Amino acid sequence: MSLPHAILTALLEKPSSGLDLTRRFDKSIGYFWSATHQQIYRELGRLESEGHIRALPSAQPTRGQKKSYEVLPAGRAELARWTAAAQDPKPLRDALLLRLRAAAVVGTAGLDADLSRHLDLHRRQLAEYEEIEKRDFPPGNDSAQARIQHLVLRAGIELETFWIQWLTEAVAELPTVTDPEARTS
Amino acid sequence: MSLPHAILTALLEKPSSGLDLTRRFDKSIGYFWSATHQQIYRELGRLESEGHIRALPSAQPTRGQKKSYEVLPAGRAELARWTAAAQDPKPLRDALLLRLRAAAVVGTAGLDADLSRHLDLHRRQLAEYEEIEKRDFPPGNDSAQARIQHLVLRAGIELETFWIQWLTEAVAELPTVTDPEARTS
DNA sequence: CCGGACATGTAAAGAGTTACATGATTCC
DNA sequence: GGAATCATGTAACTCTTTACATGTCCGG
Repeated sequence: MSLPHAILTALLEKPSSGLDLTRRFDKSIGYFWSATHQQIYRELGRLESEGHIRALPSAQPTRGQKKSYEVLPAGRAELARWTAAAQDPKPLRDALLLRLRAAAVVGTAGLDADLSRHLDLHRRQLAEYEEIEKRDFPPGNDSAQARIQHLVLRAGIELETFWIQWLTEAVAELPTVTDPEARTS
Repeated sequence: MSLPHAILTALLEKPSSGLDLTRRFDKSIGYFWSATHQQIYRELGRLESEGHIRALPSAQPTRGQKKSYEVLPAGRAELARWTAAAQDPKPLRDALLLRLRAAAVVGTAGLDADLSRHLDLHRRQLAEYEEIEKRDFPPGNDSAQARIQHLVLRAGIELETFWIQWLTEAVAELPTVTDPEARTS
């Protein structure tokens, strides 16, 4: 139930068309809630029919024509409601940890290469976040909005930092492991 | 595409019935790949029809009767293939971060209570993990399997530690923020 | 006027969630 | 023999992903 609220947030920050939103979901909002253009168009249709957003009157409604949306008061109220409502955290779901657990049973052959690849990807992501931090959050600006947004970005930075550290450890530890295949089968 | 492999891993560790698996997915494997009993039964049916697992011959096949499964060589091979195959990490998806971003636009009213609640939940989870670590990974045991399993558990511990630290910071920072509602609307 | 980029959409399949249904066993 | 519990399963729905379809605009 988060995608509509992600879109409302994005539209409040700046009224946009479907494609604009898609591009913004490739970065920014997408760093912690990704969505494809198919999801976005469908959700825009729903939000409009519910009276949470409306198309800006300027554009024509035909296909292939750009159509921008803005948030209506009802949409803003719904977003505020959702933001304040209690929600349980979702349990962790990570395929890499699962693969490691599987590797403990069927052997680690081939896994280390992908661990190294993930390590590299996380290093790139961290570099990107740090670039953004340097650009958008120079010391001194501590408006309310900037502080919250910086807090969110720091979560991303610290999570990537964790993965880099953990994967480094994992890569160092894995190759020395003897393949259990020989013993268990 | 991870659930069948989670089940294969669990069954290799120990042949089980659907309900046994459901219980094990409430802890252990479920700490990083959760599943409900409905998903598990459906997937057991699929895995059996594909020849990856089979019901242990002992039990009768009627409804309400316990039925245990074991992994066949084809299932083990499939699991080994999947474990070694390259997979891209899934982008972060976290509703709490999204809510914070929304709060930067519509105001933080009500959010701090839920942040505190999450903080408490993560503290409990960390305590549970540390209990497991103390019980299952006493210093000295460094078999191949134990080292990999410990590595996975440490990921959980460090992730919870991160959230506790970050949420503590967030809770400390939020209440001092002025509500943007007054300015932006 | 045609090919490519831009822009909005539809269709179908896969994965996960929620609610409900049914049979067997056990305990009183 | 009735209620509670154990155990397996169905059905319907939502969310996400992948592939495809259609229309517009612009440069050559």
